[in-house]
Amino acid sequence: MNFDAITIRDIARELNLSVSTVSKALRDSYEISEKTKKLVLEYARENNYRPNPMAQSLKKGHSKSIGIVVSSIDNQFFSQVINGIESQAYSQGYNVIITQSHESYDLEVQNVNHLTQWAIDGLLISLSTETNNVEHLKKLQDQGLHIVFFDRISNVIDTHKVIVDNFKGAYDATRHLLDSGYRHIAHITSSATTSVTNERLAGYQQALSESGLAMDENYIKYCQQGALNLNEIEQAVDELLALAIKPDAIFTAWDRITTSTLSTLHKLDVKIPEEIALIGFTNTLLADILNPSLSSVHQPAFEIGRKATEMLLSLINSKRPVTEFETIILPTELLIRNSSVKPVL
Amino acid sequence: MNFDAITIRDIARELNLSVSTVSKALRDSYEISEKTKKLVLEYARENNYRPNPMAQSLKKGHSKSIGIVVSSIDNQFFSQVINGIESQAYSQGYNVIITQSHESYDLEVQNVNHLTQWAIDGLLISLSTETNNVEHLKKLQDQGLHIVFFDRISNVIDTHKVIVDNFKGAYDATRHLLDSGYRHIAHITSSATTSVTNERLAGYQQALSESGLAMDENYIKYCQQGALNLNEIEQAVDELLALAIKPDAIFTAWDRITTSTLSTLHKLDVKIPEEIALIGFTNTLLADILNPSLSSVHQPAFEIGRKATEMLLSLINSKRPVTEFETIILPTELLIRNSSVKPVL
DNA sequence: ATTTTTTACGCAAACGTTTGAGTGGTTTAA
DNA sequence: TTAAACCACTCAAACGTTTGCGTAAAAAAT
Repeated sequence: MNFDAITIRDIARELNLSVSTVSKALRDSYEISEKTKKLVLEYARENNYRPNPMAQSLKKGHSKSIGIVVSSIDNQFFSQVINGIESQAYSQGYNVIITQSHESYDLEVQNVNHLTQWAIDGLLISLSTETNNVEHLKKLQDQGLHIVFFDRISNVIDTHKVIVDNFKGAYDATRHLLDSGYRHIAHITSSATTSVTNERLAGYQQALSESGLAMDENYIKYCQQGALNLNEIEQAVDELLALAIKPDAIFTAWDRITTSTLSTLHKLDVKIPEEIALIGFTNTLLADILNPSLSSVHQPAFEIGRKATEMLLSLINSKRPVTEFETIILPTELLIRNSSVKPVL
Repeated sequence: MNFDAITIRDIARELNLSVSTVSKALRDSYEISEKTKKLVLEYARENNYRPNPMAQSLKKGHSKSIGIVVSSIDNQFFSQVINGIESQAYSQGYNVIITQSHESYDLEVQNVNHLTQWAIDGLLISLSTETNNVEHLKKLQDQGLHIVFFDRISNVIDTHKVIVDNFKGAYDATRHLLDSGYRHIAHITSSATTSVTNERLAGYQQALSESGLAMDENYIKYCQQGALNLNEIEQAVDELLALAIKPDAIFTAWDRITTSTLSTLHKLDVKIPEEIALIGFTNTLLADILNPSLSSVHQPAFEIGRKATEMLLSLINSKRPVTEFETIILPTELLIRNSSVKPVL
């Protein structure tokens, strides 16, 4: 309930005005005299009147709030993105509703439905790994919902998108490993249905082939559940270690996969980087103090969130239907630490 | 906007019934015949009618949603708590709205106000470090808002609370350091206005005095902004290292302070645990793979969230006003890793 | 002095629900 | 056979706003 019980009706009664006069005074309508406006405003302030957002949304059909769907807030990348979203949204008077899909398609659908019912004015979403069908979003977009994708985007939906240069990020990381003398570079990534996975895979592949190395499918592990399931990562690492020619380096494509791989290597007592080097996408603030310090491809997460929100709000506030959409590609940053530097012999 | 445009009115028109009949049929009222109910339900399902939550909330005065205020979701402890909250809330048909105070009193007040305007049925809150006045919450409670505190609680508000045994957690950690032979144990904590700080401080102190050691205020550093400000931690560590008798161990009281301290010690090239041992409260999943692996006091974060939500929902669903409140104290877990084991000479 | 315009406000419908009170028609009891 | 009971449904007000339209009174124009 709204506990600050005073309504526009109370004000009207108290001031001997009609409800509509009060409403219009509050909204600074030209129909109302300055004197009355002053009177109403003052009374409202003194009794700290707050308009009921439910009633307003119901009436106006929009809510000044935007919905967010991410796989998990328990992930530095996404929580940083969310901070970027919040900063931009709040500055324009919008509030945000955060939901988690936990990498589940069903939960994603459920969250999106829930959000639209709560009359969000726009949606910011990074798809779950499980999602390979975006009909639920397409339908909503057709009905007029503004959507902006970030991170894990869909190619079949035409709208604004904010991503990083996944190809280059992956290329740089792989290049770095190659330049450091590693030759058997494995790749642990997530579901092949995800945009991010493919772009990073391509960057990895390009770096390899530029060095005249063929890509070996045995060296690539797809962990469908990605962040969720540690067992999956453990199995992937086990399989890699069981290969005839063990990899001498691993490039991991996702935040959670990177740290989980490090964990797993620890458990197996694999020396890093002596036995196996490691570099991966991650935004963890702890990269410097991991053992060993973790080389990483870092994404400008806050900026992603900020930018995506800026674009979403521009869609929402646009007078005329927008048909020209833009995909913003932000640069990643290669942060070389100890986990990928070949030990001096 | 609600994009699934069909309303109860549409159903009524289509089925030649009155709006109220449809509404009652949907809510399975005894006033409606089975035949009509079936008819309505079927039509509603086929055209996937979803009630407009705004309208429902407006009418019923409650929203089936609960608000959360934490300092930052970018903190494993809180994101784990939130997962616990979600699991319990969803299972009972409630949804959650997450907000961050970023350790700011003003933001906390703003978030709480915002949430209540959105007709939340209850509030789950962990106070910001800056907060030393809970009038804003007291007032809301008096007006009928159900509040459950967790983690950082207020003693002046009488309601359900869920915390861990902070005293024992701190005591255990300090005891462990003492048992390991450390004698000059420093303590880095947050604002002294916070419940958690004082309880942990007391545990630390108790362990020291049981070992016949006096507490030395020089060894205790209060970082007002706690998690927020890395500089503050760096300064605290600098000051500790500048003491005539340098500490040989540090016990850190908060999640973010713990990892920040480790970071700082790294930067200063302090060997852990050789020069200084470290143990602290933290729920990071990366404790095992930090350098060195980080001894920690671990909190059952998921369970805290689950339990707090359970209590909040019981308040919300209680027929009669509740006057007997309970404080649940969950145990912490001491996880000893390498950062606190005295190296064998 | 009359008409026109402007000003400042009120009325009432609408947003999508819920719910108590009312109402014909059928069944049951006397 | 009539009154009482019940059934299945409709009416209309309400939740707190917003907004197009209507309208007295005052001001301006003729």
